[in-house]
Order: sequence, then structure tokens, then C-alpha cells
Amino acid sequence: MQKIIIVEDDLYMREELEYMFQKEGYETLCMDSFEHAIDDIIADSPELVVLDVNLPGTTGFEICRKLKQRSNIPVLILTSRDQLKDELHALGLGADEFLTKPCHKERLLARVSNLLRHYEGRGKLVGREGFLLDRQTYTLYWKEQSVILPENQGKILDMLLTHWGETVAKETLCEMLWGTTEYIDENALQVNMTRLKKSLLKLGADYKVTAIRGVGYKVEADG
Amino acid sequence: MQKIIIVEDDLYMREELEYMFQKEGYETLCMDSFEHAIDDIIADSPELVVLDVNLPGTTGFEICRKLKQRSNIPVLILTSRDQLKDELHALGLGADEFLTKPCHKERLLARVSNLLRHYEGRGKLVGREGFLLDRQTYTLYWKEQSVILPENQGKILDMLLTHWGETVAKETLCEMLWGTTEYIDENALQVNMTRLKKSLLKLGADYKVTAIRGVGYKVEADG
DNA sequence: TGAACACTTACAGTTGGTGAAAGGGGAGGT
DNA sequence: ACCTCCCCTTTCACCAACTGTAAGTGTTCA
Repeated sequence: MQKIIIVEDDLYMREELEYMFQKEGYETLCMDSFEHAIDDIIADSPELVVLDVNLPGTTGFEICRKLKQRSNIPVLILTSRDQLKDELHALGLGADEFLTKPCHKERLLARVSNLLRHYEGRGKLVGREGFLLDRQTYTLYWKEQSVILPENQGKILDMLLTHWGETVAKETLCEMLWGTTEYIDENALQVNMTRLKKSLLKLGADYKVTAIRGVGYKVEADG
Repeated sequence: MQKIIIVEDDLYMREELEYMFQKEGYETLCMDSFEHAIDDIIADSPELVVLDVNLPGTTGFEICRKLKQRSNIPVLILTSRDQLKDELHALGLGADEFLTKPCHKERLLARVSNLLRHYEGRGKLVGREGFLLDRQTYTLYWKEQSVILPENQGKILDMLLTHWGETVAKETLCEMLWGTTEYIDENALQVNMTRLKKSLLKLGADYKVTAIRGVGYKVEADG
């Protein structure tokens, strides 16, 4: 079942949305604490996030921006301010849809289903805008190009992308690839790293894999 | 450069849209004949199609429906009728965006760029909604699943999908695969067909490949 | 019933991913 | 300056997957 996370502080609105989505067959989850919203949402990896703009202590715009930096989860922004500049701002931040309250129930549901349709069938993707990896097939998408990575390179890149910004320990990578931390063949890992780097280079992507001496590896913007 | 096809019968509106898109850096192409619109659009394979609803002899809805049956090209429907039911109808037909005229220039451009962003990095896809093939990697997407097809199976399915509904001659398929019509090894084609069928079956897709005795093959809905 | 035509299976050749091994290169510390 | 880890790179042999050939079975239609 497709899961929708609703981030909204107004209780009445929240319950109305939840009822509406559940009646349509979606699984819903509401958030009323906004401190660790980003991490919570990513950990839950829903099919869609519905964000209110006016939230105590933060804004939907801010959550949207941070969320889009670290994931590819679809975002719908819902607000009572129907200013054009809000809509442009939201779309500029990477929001996928922008609707104003009050909104016809049918329109909201149609737009939600439209949004989910766009993301459906793509498998689960990780990465940033324009640099995405299909976790099922290890197909890497970059600027109109798509390349299939061999299994090991795909697994490594998957792990690195889900921990964007962090350094992933060599032990973690070895365990994921071969299921063992005891006898670690670091050489095999290095060879696969070389191959992954070569793949990224050949693709011309603006991202590269960097070694952190004595610790592990991480991905970062190139140049 | 990203190409946008504008289907609009009103000359003034057409030129205004064309000017706006060109100023923004898009390549534009206008259509004023609507008889072979579908085939022309697919042959041109633009990054986006902007459709007016009221057209002489047909409607934007009709073009959208037919286009979506045979391709995955993004469609934006632009109309002066701002009825909710039109919007629901458009989205129901598979349109990706629906806007009403008159529309703020900024809003239109923001929505267009939003739409293009969604399709970017997916490579070129053929097929129907929910049953799509990446022509670069031969990755087949079906209901949250994604599978990589071997080159030959991919090429065959690509050819069959781009000619949805039609029967593709065995000679055509052989020529595409091996570049020869003279010495046709039909057996090799049959073996690859068997393998493709098995792949589709394994995936559980609602589509199958059928042989047309003495002619060739085609894809159709299963069951 | 017979003759095309389509389907299926088995097999061997080729290609491409994989880890082992070994040598080269660079950063950091003494 | 030198030495020592650690990381990078290349080469080689093994293995899995894709491919066409071949041969045999099943199906359709006159």
C-alpha cells in the first residue's frame, strides 16, 4: 500500500486529510513534531509527503528544501496563501506539486494520484536531482543518459548515496558486499572502487568517490 | 536543447507561446495540421507537448489519450475552460499538467520546468503507462518492479512497443537485429521471442507477445 | 492427413563481471 | 630525507549470462 506522510499542525485539517486519503486506499502517517522531521521522513521512506507551509518553528518550504537535498521523495505543498510567488518559490525548491487551501477534494486526489503515477514504475531511486540510482537494477541516470552498473558497483554506490555527505566505513561496505567483517579483503573492495570511479568518469557525472584515509569512502560533488 | 511541440490552432496564442519558450531557451515546433498529429509527434519525440483543448476536427483530450497509449511523452494541457471536471478529465487521460488560460507567464514556465525535471534523467522511454521500456538500457518497468532485459530481447520489445497495436514483420525484426534481410535465420528470432515471452511472464506483466502466422509479431494486453 | 509454420530445449562459443595477486604511487610521521 | 602504511592500478584466470545453432515437438490450416 502506498504511504503518505502528512505534515500539518492544524488538528482539524490533519484529520480531514487523513480521512480523505485513507478512504482512497492510502496508508497515512501524521507528524506533529517538526524537529527531526527530515530524518523521520527519510527513515520512513513514504511514497509522498504532504507539507503545510505555516508550521510552528519552521516552514514547509524549509522541510521541502532539506528533504530534496537528501532524497527523491515526492513533495506536495499545501497552503492557504495563494500568492503566485509562493508557488514559484515552492517549485523552485524542488516541490513536485503546489495546491492552495481550500482545495476541492477531487482535485487534490487527482493531483496526488498524478504525482504518484510519475514516480511509479521507476523502482526505488536514491540520489540527488539529476543523479539517480535505481536500487533494483543498478541503473544510473545522469542528464538524459542511463547506464547499467554491475552488481558490486551498484551496491557500493547505493550505500554511498543513502549516506550522502557521510563517510561509509570500509568494514560496512565489505559486510554489505560479502557479508563478512572478519576476513576483509580490502583489495577486492579497492578494485571495485576503481571500477566504480571509472564508470562515473566515463559517464561524465559531476560527482566522484573520495577515499577517507584509514576510514572509508564518500561521494561528493566534483570540481 | 529541449524541444517543445505546441499544438494550438489560434495563431496569436501560438506565436506568443513560441516566443515565450524560445526566449527561455527551448526549441519549439508548432503544429497546425492535426490529422497525423500523433505520428508526427512520436516521430519527432519532443521533451514536451503543449496541447490546446479546442482544435478543429479534434480535441486536445483526444490527442493526449492517443499519445499516451503509444508513448511516454509529457503532455501539458492548456485551456480557457477552467472547469474542475476538465482538469480531472485531462489528468484521468494521462495528461501530466493542466493549466488554464490566461496563465501567468512565470507560472507556466515554472510548471513546464517542473514537468521536464520529472522526466529528465529517465532516458527515453517507450510503452504504456505502467509498462515502460528504457531504450538505452533495455530496463523494463512494471508496477514498482524494474528488470534489465538482454540486448536482443530489449531491441525486439522496443520495436514492438513503438508499433503498438500493429504487427511487425519478421523481416523487419531480423533486419533490425542483424542488419540483413537476405539470409534470414528465423529460428534465431524465434528463440529470442521465446526468451522475451518468458521474461514478460516471469515479470507478471499484463502484456504478451503474439505471433501472427506468416507475418510477424505484436504486443497486446493479456487475458 | 500433410505441409508449413511456430514453439521449445539442449549445447557450445563468446562476452563481461569478479576476485586474486602483485607492483606502483602518495600521504603522513619520525 | 626516508620509511611505512594505505590506496590505486593492471593483469590474469574463473565463472555466469547471453547468443546462435541445431534438432525435435506442437499447432494451424488447406
